[in-house]
Amino acid sequence: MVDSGERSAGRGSARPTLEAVARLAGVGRGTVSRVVNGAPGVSDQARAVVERAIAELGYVPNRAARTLVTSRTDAIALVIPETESRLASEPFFAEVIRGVASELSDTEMQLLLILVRTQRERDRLVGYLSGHRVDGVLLLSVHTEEPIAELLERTGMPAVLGGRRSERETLSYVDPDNLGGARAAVRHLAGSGRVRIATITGPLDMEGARSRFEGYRQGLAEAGLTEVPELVATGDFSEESGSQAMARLLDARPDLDAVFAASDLMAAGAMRALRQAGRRIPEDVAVVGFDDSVVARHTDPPMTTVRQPSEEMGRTMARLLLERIADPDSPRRRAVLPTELVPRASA
Amino acid sequence: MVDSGERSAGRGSARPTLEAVARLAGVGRGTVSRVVNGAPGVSDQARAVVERAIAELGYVPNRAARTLVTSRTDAIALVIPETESRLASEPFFAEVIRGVASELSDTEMQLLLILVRTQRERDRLVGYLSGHRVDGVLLLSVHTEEPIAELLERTGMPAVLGGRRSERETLSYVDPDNLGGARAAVRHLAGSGRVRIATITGPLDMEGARSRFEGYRQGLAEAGLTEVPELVATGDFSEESGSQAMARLLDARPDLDAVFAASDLMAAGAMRALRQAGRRIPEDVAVVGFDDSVVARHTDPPMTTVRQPSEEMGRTMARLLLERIADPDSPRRRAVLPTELVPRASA
DNA sequence: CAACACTCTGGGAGCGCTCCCATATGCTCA
DNA sequence: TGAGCATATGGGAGCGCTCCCAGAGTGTTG
Repeated sequence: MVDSGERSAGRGSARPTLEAVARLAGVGRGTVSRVVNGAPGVSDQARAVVERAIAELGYVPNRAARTLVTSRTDAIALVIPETESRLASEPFFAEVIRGVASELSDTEMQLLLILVRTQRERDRLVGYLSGHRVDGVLLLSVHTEEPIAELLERTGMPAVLGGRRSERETLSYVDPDNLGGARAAVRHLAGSGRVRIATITGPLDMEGARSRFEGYRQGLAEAGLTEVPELVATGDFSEESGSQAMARLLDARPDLDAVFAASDLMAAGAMRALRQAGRRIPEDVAVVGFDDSVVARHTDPPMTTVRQPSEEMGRTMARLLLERIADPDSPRRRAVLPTELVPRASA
Repeated sequence: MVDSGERSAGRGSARPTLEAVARLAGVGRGTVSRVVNGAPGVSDQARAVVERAIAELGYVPNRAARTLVTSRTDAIALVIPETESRLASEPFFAEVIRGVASELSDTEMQLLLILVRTQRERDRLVGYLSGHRVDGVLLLSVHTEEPIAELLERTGMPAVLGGRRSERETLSYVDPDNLGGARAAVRHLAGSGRVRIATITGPLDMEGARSRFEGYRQGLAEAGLTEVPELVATGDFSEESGSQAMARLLDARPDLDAVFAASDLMAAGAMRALRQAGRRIPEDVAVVGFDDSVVARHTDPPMTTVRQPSEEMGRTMARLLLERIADPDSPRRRAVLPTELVPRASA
């Protein structure tokens, strides 16, 4: 970086402005602005001069000044309401974050991360979003009654959900094929001769959990097995809830021979409960989880599970959002990404 | 939100400005600005009138305009150079993020998340930071030769590292007590009668890995055990590297009776290699990991490990950074947070 | 050669805010 | 009573940029 003497006087290390570039290049501000923004209508000659001046001064546009006049912020928010503090235990979130970040990485867009835990933080967020401080919002882990989603819907601000609130979600969303994945899991269990297949569902106020449950039922139906109420227990995606649910299931139907849990963590809990009850896995009871998180590889035995493309979800969410920001009138989009059974030793 | 008719004409749903608030309240812009920023020198009466007007109009300050004049951005960046794509497998990162976010949550500061994977992204980041687009930087997972850290040092921009580049780190940092934790691990092993204690170190271009190794050596010395070169192998924190290192160690010293791995993931890999070699854990070989990540709870047997206070690290990092931003002349700070041995079944 | 249509270019206006200075107001004290 | 001071207030200037329009320059056509 050349010391050009062209610095604005006084303030010392002040950053060069558009104006300074224009002066050095001997052109007007308009031309420099056009070059910086890649706008048409600039002669090659002028462009070259300006580019040289920019390089010489090490000019970087002032984003605040630009935002002030365009009222675009070039930032999007990734909102994670993690009431259940799943951020840490579920690599899912980290993978989605990575996907979003990588999709944004050759964009001017900044990624703002907003974790919402308490009601107070939720209130603050509402003020924040109505303050137009971002161009769009990605919202993860949505429950059926998610006030933030409702706000987004009301304000019409560009937004994409990770997951959906119900089958007839009105906002754009990206969702893994929960139903298909669960069906595949059950099919796998039935295919290996299991006939009393239980399930541990997630919290049923989340559409993801409901879809997995529905997939379980369809899978049973396909296999010609009938659904038995005592073979269904509900957890909250946590390991502990999985092991409690498993205990209840064993109590109700000691003769069950397989269980499909709607998350790896619950499946891990279930495996612990099974072992405590003296069942061998998979000989006595086969277990399938959902997520393909790290724990699935480290349980004993390694867990058969359903992989969801988390990073791809993040990427797709970001892409849809950028699309929507670029053209706010573009229609809402829905994307359902395929899931895949990962056979390991537990089933 | 009351429809006040006070809207600026034409544009429709334009947001109210400071000016509009001032008009409605019948005061000058200066007074409104003082109220909004909690500055002194406003009469209670004026304050009340202004506050009412703000509420009535639903006024939210325009951050870009403020940034333009103050040249504070009210944003900090959390930079995660994750060349080894550890983000997903190491809950550590997620926990730190959460700590940072929670410390920031009752601040006006925004958290920008920047993941750096490729060299290109690194270059972009440098431009980004020199563009003064954030008030400060948190940098995670630093290697000894980290160009970003060097840039931060050169520019004098407020920054706090998570970890440190060397023992005599010149930037502010927050570090877990790696040395103490490793020592405790070895002490634990020696205390249960192990005498041929091996270690699997992390990549030695990271101070964290070096400190853990040093702790191992001190632990041995304390226990009156001598260090044996064949009992030391190096990994890269990954599971695979742990299992390879373990294989090498077994090869060199089949009679080893304990191993301390510098990460849980490597410890998990080591356990797999040990089992493949027909060793029982902990009867034949005791294993201690480091991190207390989720995998530690799911290995077979559950892993004894050293807990590092990740979330607390994030919180502390954020706190130090805010301090530094508020007073750029405040001295560099160093914080070393305690680690703690978590005894489980593997040792 | 005039009339017109382009393409480029410069720079005024203004985005919404903070900073700061001039001024007004209300006291206290000699 | 008036000087002197602290406190409160209004509003001009200006942050760095984009938008937009007027005008210069260059062809093209009848």
